[in-house]
Amino acid sequence: MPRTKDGEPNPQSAIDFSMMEDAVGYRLRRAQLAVFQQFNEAFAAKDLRPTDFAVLLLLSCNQGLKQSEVAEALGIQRANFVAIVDGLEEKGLVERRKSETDRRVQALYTTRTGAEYLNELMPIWAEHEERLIARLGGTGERDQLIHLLKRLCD
Amino acid sequence: MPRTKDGEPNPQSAIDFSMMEDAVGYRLRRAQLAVFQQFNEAFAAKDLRPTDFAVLLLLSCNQGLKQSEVAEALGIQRANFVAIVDGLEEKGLVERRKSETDRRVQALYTTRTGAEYLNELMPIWAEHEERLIARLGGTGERDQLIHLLKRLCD
DNA sequence: TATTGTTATACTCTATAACTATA
DNA sequence: TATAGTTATAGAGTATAACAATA
Repeated sequence: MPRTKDGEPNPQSAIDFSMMEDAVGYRLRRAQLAVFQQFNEAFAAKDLRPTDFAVLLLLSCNQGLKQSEVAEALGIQRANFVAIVDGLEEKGLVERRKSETDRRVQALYTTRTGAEYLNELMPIWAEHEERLIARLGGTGERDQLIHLLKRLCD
Repeated sequence: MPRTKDGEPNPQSAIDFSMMEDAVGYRLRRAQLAVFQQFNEAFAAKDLRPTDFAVLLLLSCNQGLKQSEVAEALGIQRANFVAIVDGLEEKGLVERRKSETDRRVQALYTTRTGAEYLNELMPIWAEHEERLIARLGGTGERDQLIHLLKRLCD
């Protein structure tokens, strides 16, 4: 027997959640999961993860960055970044070119296909951000949130 | 040859990060990782993960909750929650008791040891939250952040 | 010697299906 | 039939060490 017909919490045994409610870390995690899920739903037809999108976006404004520079900028360890670039390269969206001046480094570029693909992605992303802004209550609230989140990272 | 002597970004080839800077999802993820890392550093001596702490905290105010109720409240699938309770039970912090009225359910309780352990954890947690409040600029900013994060989750 | 990219590996977290015992 | 807990398993994500090529 379900507690209520549609699975809502039963008020008779409501959980005291007051401690967790305002825990910064807990709230951050729940919000991040919700936003990433919304991102994945918006990009479902595009078969692209948040990280893939971030790499494309970053490279589009910074052609020729070192592989390790992109990894560090996104907070990904260089060992784990290899497979991400592999995937983007297999899709033809990104290209590795050995640097002429330092044969150790792989310089990364978006391909023509990658640039066109990003052009298709941008309106989806803009709409995604607009939906978040609407939830937050407006661009002022969004700016406030970004400001506070940056403070947590130093 | 490193780009600068202490690994700081080289201004000559500074990355244009303007796109990512204010992406809500990206900022949320970086902030969440930073806060969880700080949590883990604060609790390093206690060998306790954020989730373990949340379970203890939740049970301390809600003795006898069903295992699946705790899992759902914390956004963890019941299948994955089994190992978490196993760990807490092996440490003697939490106890499973089969419900008398419904033999299917495991009611969860903090043990005496668990309650005492939580008493030791609370000041560490309070200090952790205080550090976050300081970073944010005060309790007003913390409340503002929590308010905005809740909106993102509905 | 130090750095870049790479491979291998292990560990955590998460998602899904299927089983059991109860209802 | 449906639910609570469990098991097994596969897929991500993450962390570390070591290696080859190059500086």
